[in-house]
Amino acid sequence: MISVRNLAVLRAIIEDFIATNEPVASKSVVERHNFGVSSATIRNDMATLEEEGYLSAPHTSSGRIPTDKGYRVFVDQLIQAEAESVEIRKSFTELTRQFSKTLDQLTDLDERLETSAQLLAKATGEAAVIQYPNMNTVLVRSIEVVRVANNRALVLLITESERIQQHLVIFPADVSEELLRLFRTKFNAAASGKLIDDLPALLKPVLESFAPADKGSAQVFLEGLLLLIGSNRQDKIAFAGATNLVRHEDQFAGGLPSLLETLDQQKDLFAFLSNVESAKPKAIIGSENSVVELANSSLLLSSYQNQGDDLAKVAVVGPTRMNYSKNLAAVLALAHLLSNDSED
Amino acid sequence: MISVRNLAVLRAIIEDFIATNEPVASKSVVERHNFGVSSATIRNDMATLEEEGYLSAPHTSSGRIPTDKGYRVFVDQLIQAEAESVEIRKSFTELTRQFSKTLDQLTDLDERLETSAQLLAKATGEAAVIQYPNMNTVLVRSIEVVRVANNRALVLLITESERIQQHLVIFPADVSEELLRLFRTKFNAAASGKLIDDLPALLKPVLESFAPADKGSAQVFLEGLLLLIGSNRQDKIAFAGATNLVRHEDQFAGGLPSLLETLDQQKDLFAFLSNVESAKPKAIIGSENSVVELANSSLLLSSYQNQGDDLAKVAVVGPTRMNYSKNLAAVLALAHLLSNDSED
DNA sequence: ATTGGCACTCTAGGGATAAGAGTGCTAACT
DNA sequence: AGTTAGCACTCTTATCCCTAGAGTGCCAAT
Repeated sequence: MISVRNLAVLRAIIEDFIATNEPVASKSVVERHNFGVSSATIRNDMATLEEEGYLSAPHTSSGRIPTDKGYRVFVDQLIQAEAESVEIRKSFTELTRQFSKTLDQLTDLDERLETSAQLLAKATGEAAVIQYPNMNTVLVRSIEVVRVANNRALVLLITESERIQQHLVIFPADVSEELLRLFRTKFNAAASGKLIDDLPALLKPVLESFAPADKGSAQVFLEGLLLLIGSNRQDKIAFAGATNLVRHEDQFAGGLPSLLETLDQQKDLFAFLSNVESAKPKAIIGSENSVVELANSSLLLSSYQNQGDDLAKVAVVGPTRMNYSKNLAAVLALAHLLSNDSED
Repeated sequence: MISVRNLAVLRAIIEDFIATNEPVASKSVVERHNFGVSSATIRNDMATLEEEGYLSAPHTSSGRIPTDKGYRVFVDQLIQAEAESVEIRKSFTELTRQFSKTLDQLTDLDERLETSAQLLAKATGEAAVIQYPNMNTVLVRSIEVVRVANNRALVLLITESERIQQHLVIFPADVSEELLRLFRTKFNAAASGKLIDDLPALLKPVLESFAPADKGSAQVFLEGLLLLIGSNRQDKIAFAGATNLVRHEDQFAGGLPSLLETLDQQKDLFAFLSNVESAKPKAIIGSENSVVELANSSLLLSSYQNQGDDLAKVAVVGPTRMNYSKNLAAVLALAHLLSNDSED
């Protein structure tokens, strides 16, 4: 059976392994930690932990390295004790301060999330993924038009969560200010206060109300709007820090190139994040991962929720041997900031 | 002296070296190319080329690899003969077709350049850098405002080159539709038709014309505008494909991590691109490069010019041993597309 | 339950050696 | 003059062997 000290030893070994990236020997455990027992005792503990599958030895006479199962209990402890850990709390507040200094100035969603990913990647030294919120359940505040040239206009879609999207439409013919105003009022009447999700069905009939001469332009206008709506439904992620993974190259058994390729194919990654339910922070460690290329990597993720938007995920991707406690603090700090849209 | 066949041999060796990444032996030259002479003759040529500094041998009894000087004459030939090379022309038209399929749909500048960088990185298998055009010499068409909430509005700056930038401003107090309209007309009167560069000086006086109660909001509005203007002057680049460099990791003697860090520091890179004058395509090979970290890399670059905008650069970054002919075609194709703003 | 002691195992590193690839040079040939 | 066959010479790379050292596992003692 697993004793209390057993777990403490496991923890010590994992910490040392994360720090040194070398198999941990019984002797070095006694040296670096104060268990008050001899190396022989630690050896016994290590044997037990290996039997139970928490550790493994690269070869008969070598130190031990954690298995995925070993990381599992380590990380579970970490996440559970997160609120009480002085170390994590301190790191959390420090990072929150640091992140917000940059993020508070950014109002545009794309810019905000892109920068967030970069900050997270920088803070953790790993790669960072941030899922865009899904706006299906958000209400439309208004549709606006800005004339840019005789045959061009910017179409804006503004939601109640104050997200602003725009798209430049190019009309088949020149369009008067009056006509643009007409577009605006008619489409606004149909869309304002409605669910983003319901917009396509609501907007199409509006087309019929235009004079034949204007129908072509109205059609183009509508297409621009639908494109904006579509790009909300389309799953999108912000990604940064791929180059950080180069530093841990040797950790990725499957080969770094294939891992990077996988990460480039955002879709899979996104699908994966979506499947993780629960708003709580969570870790997915090595082989727990369903994607083969990620078998030597861990994901550390949490959720954020901006106003009416759906839950979305913030994640760090790195080698199984990553600094979970530091990275957990960073993920939590960022998720916290993205949840409080504290710009006013 | 350097004979015609000498140069042909140099060319053959460079091509083989690019293809295989192994020092090229005299025997393999005879095998792969039809010089109609024996390997001993090739050996003589190789000795001459080495004396002249175009080739070097990793060790006494090994094949030859090109020096930077060797690449230089090779690439110069390539660039000079570019217009006549069937191979390059074919690749050029194919890539143009392929790029434009994606790019034609994109109207937003950021999106366009970001996507361009990705396309270029993908086509070449290297990293891609695209410099944003500098808009100092461009005329302002108009300033627009869109009300988003009682105390928020989107400020838009539209130039004659049809670039649209926007920024969300948050007013210290609620602002009426009328006031926003007033902002628009007053600032427009001052800015419309003027040089971007002159805007700060022209706009500041406008502030004085507002009633004291509105001055605070007008100030915020102006700050938003100045921010947009500033972000034009600020040098910016689009970058993509850093992960591609992982594939050639061994080529970068200084270590890939330091190279990637250098590339992350966009500023330096930009300064470098700016210093390269001339609109013609150009290569900067290995040690010709002033930045130490790029000593084992080559840049292949060309310029594009969108309407009134200043000249800006498109570049590929890769190991000295890159496929210059393929990459030249890609750079030219992209520069061509970015120059013809052919969306209508 | 813990510990000192010791045999045992496996790795990492350092010659030593052999095979192979490739050149440089000379002498002959056209 | 330029080209070529031939051969000695050089340098790399792989393989094998060996040893030192790190670390464990287990036993007998506490």
